[in-house]
Amino acid sequence: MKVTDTPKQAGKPVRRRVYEHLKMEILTGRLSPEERLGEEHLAEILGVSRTPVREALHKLEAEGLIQPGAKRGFIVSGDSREEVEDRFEIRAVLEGYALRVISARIGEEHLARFEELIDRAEAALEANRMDEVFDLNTRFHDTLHELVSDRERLYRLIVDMRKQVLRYRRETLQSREGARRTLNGHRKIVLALHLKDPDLCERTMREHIRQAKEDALQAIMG
Amino acid sequence: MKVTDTPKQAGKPVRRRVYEHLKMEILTGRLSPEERLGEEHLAEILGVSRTPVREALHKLEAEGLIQPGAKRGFIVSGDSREEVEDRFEIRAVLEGYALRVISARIGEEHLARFEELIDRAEAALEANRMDEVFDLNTRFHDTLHELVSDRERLYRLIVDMRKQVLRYRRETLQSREGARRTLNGHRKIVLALHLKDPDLCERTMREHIRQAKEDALQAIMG
DNA sequence: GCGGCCATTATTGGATACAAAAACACCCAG
DNA sequence: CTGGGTGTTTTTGTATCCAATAATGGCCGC
Repeated sequence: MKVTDTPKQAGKPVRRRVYEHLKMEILTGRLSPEERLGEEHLAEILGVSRTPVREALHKLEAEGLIQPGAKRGFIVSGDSREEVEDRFEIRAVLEGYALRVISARIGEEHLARFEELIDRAEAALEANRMDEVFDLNTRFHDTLHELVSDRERLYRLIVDMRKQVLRYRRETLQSREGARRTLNGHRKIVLALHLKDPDLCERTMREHIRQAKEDALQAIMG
Repeated sequence: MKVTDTPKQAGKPVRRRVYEHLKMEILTGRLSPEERLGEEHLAEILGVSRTPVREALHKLEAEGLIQPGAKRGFIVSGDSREEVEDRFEIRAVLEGYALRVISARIGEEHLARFEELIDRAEAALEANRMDEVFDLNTRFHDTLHELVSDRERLYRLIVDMRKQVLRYRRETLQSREGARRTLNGHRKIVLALHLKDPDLCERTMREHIRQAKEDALQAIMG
């Protein structure tokens, strides 16, 4: 289980490998909010010393993925309904604003690119290749947000928040209806961009992400 | 210069003291974006070992207050016009949304409290006690945001962003016109809350913070 | 048998030591 | 004088060690 086992990670600083490893474990849900994350324990499992583990844990804490536990050590931040809602709402607000900004600077060539992504996702949906749908949808948002990568802090916040809800999205999009709704949302977004109406853009994106929130809540809870 | 010199800080973990110390130095501008922040160097100055210094630096990096420098070590993140604008814009968006949320849950007793804070600030302004004005304005926002402290992530983001622009605010509010505008903004906010109009609340807060942005830009640049 | 208190133990925080990597400076060849 | 390469120095990364502190469990008095 040594974190150095995967060859592609060789060379990178240990702390980073530990960090990425833990992050993945958390985001994919392999590490549940119940487990206590002890430095020594983790260090042993991963075959490294406590130092890089500590730094990784602190970084994860700063990102809000883990919290100081009731006793000692850390625990994975919960997914209470409130937590999940909070994260999606923040996404809605930030990405809504981002789309407003984007609407002011986007050109036809980009719009065409977005439409292509949606078309391909739609095709994949017809063919029932859900993984591809998921992938294309992710790329849709990624490409969109690239357009505000010069607004460093805004960009980082958005990327961060999206990662934090990743684990909830995957399940949602497995369902055809969920995927359908998502694609419709994307169509509306592109339309709003076409119209270059900032207010409409912001509203549309908010609605889109709120829809995603509802789907996610459905999937997780009952 | 040992960080332990200030008696009030005794007892707290060293890493935290180092962190807060550095943060203060940065936010107040005593640490300029030119200086290289070397671990050993800082450790020596503060009279502690490198370990807590590193952790503090990593945390500051996560918050975006410092960045990896061109050579080694860190440097304080710059305040280019774009950086400053970016931060204020994010504040505007987040706090605008927060006010929307607040408008749905606030009661008369709170509103009265806010009006009192504004009245006192206005009095202080007449008496030319600018420090007090600054203080009361800060408390206005603090008290406001307390109302969404249950929305953990949102709350943390807001508090963080506000701290990051603190250094720009102080100067602004020294000018009577700036303080005047700020107070007017606060009045409008309370009014919007009274009306319990979510859209208006969000818009008003955005405008308020954008005004603050303009003032700050004036103060810093030419 | 129950609750509070102290001893014990597990776990984290901080300092130090050592290894690796990056920046630097110097020298030599062209 | 310039560019490349190598040895030196500085700085960062990781491991280990010791100290402080919080959790645990047992003991005693009630």
